[in-house]
Amino acid sequence: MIELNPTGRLILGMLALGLRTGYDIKQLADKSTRHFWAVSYGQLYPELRRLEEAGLVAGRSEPSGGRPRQVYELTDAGWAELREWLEAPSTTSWEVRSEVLLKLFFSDFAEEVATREQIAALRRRHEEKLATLRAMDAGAAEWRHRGPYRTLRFGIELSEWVVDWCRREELPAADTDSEE
Amino acid sequence: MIELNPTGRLILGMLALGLRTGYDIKQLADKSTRHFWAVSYGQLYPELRRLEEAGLVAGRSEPSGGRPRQVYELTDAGWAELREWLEAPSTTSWEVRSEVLLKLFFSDFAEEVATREQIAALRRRHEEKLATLRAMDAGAAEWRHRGPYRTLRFGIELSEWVVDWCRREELPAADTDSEE
DNA sequence: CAGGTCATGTAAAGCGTTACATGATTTT
DNA sequence: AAAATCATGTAACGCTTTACATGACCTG
Repeated sequence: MIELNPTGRLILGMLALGLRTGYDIKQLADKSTRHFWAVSYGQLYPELRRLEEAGLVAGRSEPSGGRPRQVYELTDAGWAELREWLEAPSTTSWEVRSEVLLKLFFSDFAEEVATREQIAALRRRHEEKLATLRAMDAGAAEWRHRGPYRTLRFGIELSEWVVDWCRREELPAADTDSEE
Repeated sequence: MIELNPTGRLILGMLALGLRTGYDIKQLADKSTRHFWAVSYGQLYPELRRLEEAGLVAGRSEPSGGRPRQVYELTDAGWAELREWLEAPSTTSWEVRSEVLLKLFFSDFAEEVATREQIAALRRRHEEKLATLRAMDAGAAEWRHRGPYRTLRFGIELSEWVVDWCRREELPAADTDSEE
């Protein structure tokens, strides 16, 4: 029994979805889980070997032409481990990290225009993200798995919310004398 | 000119808000910025000294009784650095990290009940968070600074959105034959 | 006088990104 | 023939958390 780290669990899940190589996992992760869980090669390849040592995945060499390639699949122990993780209560909540919010927190010390521009830039980035996600949504009808679709919908709806919030904040501050 | 890291900038901002010791900064950060930018002592104290070496903050010993204490304040260079950062365009976007979403992504391989429970737990954690944030909101009328209030509102509204999303996802999946 | 708060700090480990390096195959 | 893609990997660095350590002061 080894202690699995988050990236290790992501790998198990990806293999369950039918992906076979480190490269494949990275490709899909960059399109999908990146929005709530990123991976890099520097983590991926060493972790695949750790998982193999632990007997959770089995790899074999399957070169495509003269190009070396390692394909992996879950072992029974790997499936069990994945399921156990998926069904265990999550201890860690949901974490947001945002430099823009930090700047907003300290915005009393900046020009108002500059702060408004920070928020506008955040909105624009989320509008771009929304466009990407919606493009994926259009092709999602034929997806075999429901999980990825649910997180995609989450991403879309959250981004919409963020864009709305930015729009509201970009308005000049309304006088608050009708309040209270 | 040293390269500032995020924690260093958080410290500059906190000193601008009038906080004086590492301990004070940690206390406030744990109540406020924690939701989008956390700090730990392991980063805080070494970074305060780095900032002092760089001439951005000035510290002096001011023991309270026999208890040693270092109080810091921003230098002119520190104020300039803070302002420059606040007004520079943010490169990094906003990042969400969520183990629950990762589990949802792979939820095709778990019992439906287990997944529903993950979401319910996420909702409960956010309901608790909401209660805390709303308690702060109640006392916010007398706050001197507007920035912290804006991020507090952000936190409240986002948490409300997350709770709503969880509620919707907790409902049994509706038949989708009216769609398309 | 016990427990909590004020206050500062360090060492080690964990996690992750970045940058670099390599080379074959496929597409244009 | 060049550019893009497939494919694998490592080393160094940076950030953050965790765990530990210490001790004075204040409150009930």
